Amino acid sequence: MPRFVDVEERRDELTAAAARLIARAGIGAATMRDVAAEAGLSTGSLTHYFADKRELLLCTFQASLSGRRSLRTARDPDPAVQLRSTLEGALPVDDDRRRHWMVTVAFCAQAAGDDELATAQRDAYREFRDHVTRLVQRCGIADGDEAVPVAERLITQVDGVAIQALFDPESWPADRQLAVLDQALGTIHVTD
Amino acid sequence: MPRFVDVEERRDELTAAAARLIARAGIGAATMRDVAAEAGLSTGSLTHYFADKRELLLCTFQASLSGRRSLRTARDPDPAVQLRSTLEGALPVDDDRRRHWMVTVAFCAQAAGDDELATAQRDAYREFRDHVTRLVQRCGIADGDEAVPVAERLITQVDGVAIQALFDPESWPADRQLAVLDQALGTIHVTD
DNA sequence: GCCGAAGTGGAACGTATGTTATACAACGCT
DNA sequence: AGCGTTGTATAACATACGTTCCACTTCGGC
Repeated sequence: MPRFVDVEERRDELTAAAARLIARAGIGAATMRDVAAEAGLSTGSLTHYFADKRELLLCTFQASLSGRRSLRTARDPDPAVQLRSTLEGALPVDDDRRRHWMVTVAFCAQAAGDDELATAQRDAYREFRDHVTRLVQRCGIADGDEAVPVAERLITQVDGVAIQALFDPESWPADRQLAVLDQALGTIHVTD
Repeated sequence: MPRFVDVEERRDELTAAAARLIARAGIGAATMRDVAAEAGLSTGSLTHYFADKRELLLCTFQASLSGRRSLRTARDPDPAVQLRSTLEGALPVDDDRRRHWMVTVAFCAQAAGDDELATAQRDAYREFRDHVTRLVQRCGIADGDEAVPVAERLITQVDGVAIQALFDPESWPADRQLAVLDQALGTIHVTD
């Protein structure tokens, strides 16, 4: 085994380059050549780490996902704080989270008619829903299966804001997005 | 003036073909040749009606939008019925509305880094928000500027459900989508 | 010290795409 | 009837893309 290169790190660099390109100029700008150049490498290296473009796109999406999941490692033991922070992570309130949403939208557009990609997208959503559901339960907002619709209501509210904020950032500054989130969390506590 | 052909009708046929293709196989499948073939024409005809692919895409999006708007022509004078029907129109509960959402997602992915497309997308959202706001006011749910956040809460809820339903239709049959809508309308009446 | 695998760059290839050009058919007008 | 305009089809064009290939470098192991 020659030439010690951290394979995972390289793959992360490449998927990060792809994510930047997608967020900046759309899915159409994420060509193999441009992604490689954005990462400061050549297409030869890119194909060395990803079999083809589909795999690059899938990995870019999943890397963006796991990047968001890693922010969940809340030091705060209070499940209410964790819940809010998890939902806040799904709002495009800064460049990082904005980039993640752009990647998600691009991925959704590509997932149409592609079963494997559509499944990956669906599973990511289900995992997120389950996570929020667990936090809702731990908060004592709702128990057992009753927590599912509560979690879904929170998620749909957050996703809806995110979609609008993505393409109308002037109408949706960060504090307004967070206000909706807090309002949603507030009505949950009141209603239940 | 020779050869009587309804230009608008032809353009509608072509944008409809593009929409079908996008919904069925993704934005990548909507090539000039395939769109023309789907409409039963040739690329020569297609370029005769649209200057380039960008214009085709923009018109496809706007045709999909106006198709949804035309459903608003509610015979029912009750603003509450109109409100519910308008919001229901934004849920992918059947093939038509599903196709519209697919076109919207594809358009969003393309609008990244393209100011004109992003503006079109943003304006469409603002128009929808204004329309829902007017209905909320007419329903007597909220007056003046207070109606705006109410309308936004309804729209974000509906959009969030739509996004999830698009890629997880098994978890989101039509009646479940409508249940969330009715629940959202219900809490609005209660809360305000 | 040399061999082979891992990594990298860069060019080459085949192809699919958007676009343009051209030839022909259909029809109104004088 | 002949002309000009509109609509349509087909082909050609240039290009940009994903992919493949090959030469070169850099190391660890025998």
